[in-house]
Order: sequence, then C-alpha cells, then structure tokens
Amino acid sequence: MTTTRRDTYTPESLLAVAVRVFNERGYDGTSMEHLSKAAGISKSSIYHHVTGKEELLRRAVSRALDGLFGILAEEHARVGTAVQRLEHVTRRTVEVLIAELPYVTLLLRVRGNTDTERWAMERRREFDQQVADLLKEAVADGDLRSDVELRLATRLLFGMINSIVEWYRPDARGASSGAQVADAVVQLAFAGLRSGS
Amino acid sequence: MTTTRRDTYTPESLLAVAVRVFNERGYDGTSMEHLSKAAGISKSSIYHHVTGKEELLRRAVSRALDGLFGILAEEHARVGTAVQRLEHVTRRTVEVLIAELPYVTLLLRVRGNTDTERWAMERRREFDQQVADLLKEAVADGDLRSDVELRLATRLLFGMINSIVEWYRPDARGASSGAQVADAVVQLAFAGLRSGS
DNA sequence: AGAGTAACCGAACGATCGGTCGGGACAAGA
DNA sequence: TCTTGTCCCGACCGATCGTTCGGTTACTCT
Repeated sequence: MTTTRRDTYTPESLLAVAVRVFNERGYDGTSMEHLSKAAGISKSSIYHHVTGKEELLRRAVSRALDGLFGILAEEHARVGTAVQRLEHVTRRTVEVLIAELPYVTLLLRVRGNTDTERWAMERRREFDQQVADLLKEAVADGDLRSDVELRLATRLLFGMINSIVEWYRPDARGASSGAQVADAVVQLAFAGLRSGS
Repeated sequence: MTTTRRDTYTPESLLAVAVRVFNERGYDGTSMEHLSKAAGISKSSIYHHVTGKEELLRRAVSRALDGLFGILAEEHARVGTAVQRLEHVTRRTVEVLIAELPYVTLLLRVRGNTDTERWAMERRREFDQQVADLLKEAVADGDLRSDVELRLATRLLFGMINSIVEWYRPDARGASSGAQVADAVVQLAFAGLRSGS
C-alpha cells in the first residue's frame, strides 16, 4: 500500500495554497516566488508537482466549474415547475459557491488573458445561460414578474449571488453558514427588501 | 489664449485609454508596452504625461470615488426618511456607476497590492459603511424587513449594484439607459423578483 | 531668424518574471 | 549494500517588467 503518511505536497494540497495566494494578490499579481514563499518550498520544487503556473489556474477553475455544473444535474434542478427549479438552483449555487469559495472566487475573476482563462469564461457563460433559460421559463409560467427585462433580472440575480465571494469569510466570528446565506439570498431575490411582503 | 486645438495627449485623455486597457487585461496584467500600443505612442512618451503606471491607477480610482461620495452630498441623500434616502442613493449609485463605468470598474477590482490600491479600498469601505448605516436606519423605522440580517442585506444590495460593471455595455444594441437600469435595480432590490408584489 | 518648449522617440537600465537544469538527501525494496 | 524513485534545492536562462536617459522633431512666441 502507498496510502501511508503525507507530510509532503501533492498537486492538490499545493493547489490549495496557490489558490489562496491567487485570491489575495490576483493571478497576474502572483509570482512563482510568492507561491514558493507561501508554500514553504523553493520555486523550482513547485515544478515537481505541477507543470507551471497556468496548470494551477486550470485545476482551480475546473474544480469550481465542476461544482456549478453538478447543480444542474441534480434532480431538483430537472423536475418540477420552473420557478421551483430556479429557486433550487439559486440556493444550491450559493451553497456550492461557499463550499468551494476560493476556487469559485478565482473563476469569477479571470480576465481572459490566456487560453485557460478564455476557456473558463466560456464554460461559465454556459452555466449562466442555462440559469437564464430557467428564469425565462418561470416568467412564461407567470410565476415571476415580467415588467423588469429578463436579461437585466438574470444579471442582477447573478450579481447578487456572485458578490458573495467578495465578502463571505467562513472563519469570521458570527459567520453565517452556507445554508443561512442561501436563505437570505432566496428571500431577497424573490421577495425583496421591503417589509410586509 | 492656449485653448486651441488638441490632437495630442493630455493626462486626462491618456487616462481614458489606460483605464480601458486596465479593465480589459487587469491592472497587473497590463504592461506599459500594452498601454503604449493602445495609445499609439512610445512607452517612454507616456512618462512625459504621467509619472508612471501607478499614477494612472490613482487618477482613475480618485475619479470613481469622487463620483460616489458626491452622491452622499446630494440633498435627497441628506433629507427625508431613511428609506427614501436609501432609495435615492441606490438609484444614484447605479447612475454614477454607469456614467463613470470604466473608472468605477477599476475601483471595484483593486486587490490591495500597493499603497494606492489599499487607499482606494479603504475609501470604498467608507462609502459602503455610510450606505449600510442608512439601511440600518430604515430597518429601525420599520420600512425594511428585519428578518434578514442587516450586514447580509447590505452586502447583497451592493453585490447587485456593483455587478453592473461586469456586464453593462453602453454601446450594445438595445442597451438600457442608466435610468432604466437604475429603475430595475430599485424594483428588484425593494420588491423582489416575484410577481404580484 | 532665433530661442524656448511641448511632445515624442529608441536604446538601455536593474529588477523580476516564469521556467529549466543538474544534482543532493532520504526512504523503500532487492 | 546497492539501486530506484520521490522530493527538494541553488544556480541560472532568456524574456519582460516599469522606468530613465539623451536626443530629435515641430510648433509658438519674440
């Protein structure tokens, strides 16, 4: 057996360190020297585990995208009324976003400077499009208001959800759980801020 | 008089070019070589107009912050009930964000790698705090729901508003005006997605 | 015509970039 | 004990980074 102890780096454990630094300094603002300092090994040693800086980015955004697309495969995202499915996807997106916070954070910040970044942006657009279709269906059912333009509403909904990566810190004192945040998002998105609704 | 023609760069006109490139590639991902290509002048010529790359960033985020803090100085942001003032600030924030889109976009993306970036983040936090206080007051008045945690609601509201920089393109066909987007944001934020409210 | 200056340029600076290379330390299996 | 492979290192590579410098062009004012 080779499932013995691991006090050395694996590609996965190195990825966790790298993604943390990427999110602190930005991908372009992070040098391999920064990563080596954060990981506690030399710059050249990093290349023993991964082929380079871009592989770390690719692994990270892949993990985020897998989590998101996994939601669309869930049963509650495929059966039921459109508005019910939309609510489920909304809630689960918040939960996945929080469960895979650093990876999704990185995904949401890529600018398209390299092939990897452009691929990530494209796949992310596919996910957004599928949710947009769901919202469109719910409006057609008469379950969602139709006076606000569809594309606008979709983008504002995603804006609200995706903003979580900018402020949610799981280790903060009095931090809400993923489910609590998901509740708040669903409440605000579907019923609004105003009282007595 | 020296108010004659200007077919040459000023610090301001150069800034407009730089900010556009910064937003396309990210600040760290943009080299002075990129800027010189986009501006159509040589790399060294840029230093005739500005002291360096960081001054361009400082000028850009200053302009964005001036626009935002200007809102809080407006009369409708200082008199009236809290919920009315909040609604005004919300609407005007959307409008300013769209009017100064590239500058605010840059402001919202700084990561804190330099002194300039950290200063920008601090001033932005001050603005957010003042709006948060307004929301708190409106909840105390009973005009906004109190079952969703205050900090959570504030952040989701800002998330929705700030997400505009990620998708709003004024030159797109069928693009909404700033006022129209502001309407949609106010509608969704205060009344929610659900129909019949 | 001559002086002054704003706008610009190519070449080069030291520093840092992502990545390569040859080899050492160490544990496991024979 | 000797090999094999994992994990890591310092030294170094060419390229690119933000910035500086000396100098040229072209326009304005006298």
